[in-house]
Amino acid sequence: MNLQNAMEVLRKNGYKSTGRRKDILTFFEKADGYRTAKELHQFMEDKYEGISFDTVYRNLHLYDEMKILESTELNGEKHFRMKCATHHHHHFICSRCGKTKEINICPMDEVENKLENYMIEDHKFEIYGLCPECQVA
Amino acid sequence: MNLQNAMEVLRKNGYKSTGRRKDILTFFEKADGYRTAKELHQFMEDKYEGISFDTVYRNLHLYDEMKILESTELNGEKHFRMKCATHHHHHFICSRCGKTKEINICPMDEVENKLENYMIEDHKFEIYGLCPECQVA
DNA sequence: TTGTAAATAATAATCATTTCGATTTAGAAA
DNA sequence: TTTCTAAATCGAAATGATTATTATTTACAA
Repeated sequence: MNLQNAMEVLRKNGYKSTGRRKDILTFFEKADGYRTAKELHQFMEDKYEGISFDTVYRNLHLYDEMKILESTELNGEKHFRMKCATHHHHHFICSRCGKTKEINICPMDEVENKLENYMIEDHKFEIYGLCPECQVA
Repeated sequence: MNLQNAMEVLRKNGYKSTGRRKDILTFFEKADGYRTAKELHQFMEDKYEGISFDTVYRNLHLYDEMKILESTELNGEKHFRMKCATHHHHHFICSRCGKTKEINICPMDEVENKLENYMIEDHKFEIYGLCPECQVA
């Protein structure tokens, strides 16, 4: 997902294009990994002094619903990153810097036939630890 | 894990045995699935009127560290359950009632050799949805 | 039985997140 | 271009889970 596509998705769903919306996406395009609402808010403060939490959280949730962003819980705080545009996969997530590495194994194929009568709505497979850079730092 | 073993673990690590500690474990022994701090607090209120949040949270964390309980994040709230005593496995978790079903597939074996130079500290594989009972309810 | 470190109570504080009425703005329609 | 209106944002306070603090109580070793 990139800024162009994302704004297109918004437009098609009747949402307006604002400077704040674009800049939030710019932040995540550059971010390379999972980021918190607080980090985004700080970034936005540079350009939009006094930007409200309402705006930050409202748009984060909007993007999450629209599948423009994906989110996970890290240390009791929600983290967001640009949604991977490619095929379904999972991530190693560095618990220090939030950067991710794609993991192309999904255990769900094997699992599904073990869960007859269960309604599967979602699944999460994440690996946590330190990326090579953060081990030396 | 059961009450007996758990109190033994505590004792060996120099923690004291109190009525509250035992009753917290009793709650989770009966619980059959993931429960929140709030649910535990309400249960404890019956016997210990005015029990403090401090006591509830302190012991939940203690049990989590001691691997007497295991925890996960559900709907932005931490949930706890008695640690499975058996071999390593994962869970289907009902997002309505918190009950779990054991899943004996772990993708980590295949994954590890794809993450050379990464320090793996933890992983999570969870499946969410509705259990058979909650689909009709 | 006593001494003491651990455990608990009774708040208050913190932190992320949510909410809401008032105001501003993007973009469609005139 | 101008006007209109729903959507977006602001400003600020509320909420809800969790953590911290100080005084008091208690388990249990000596």
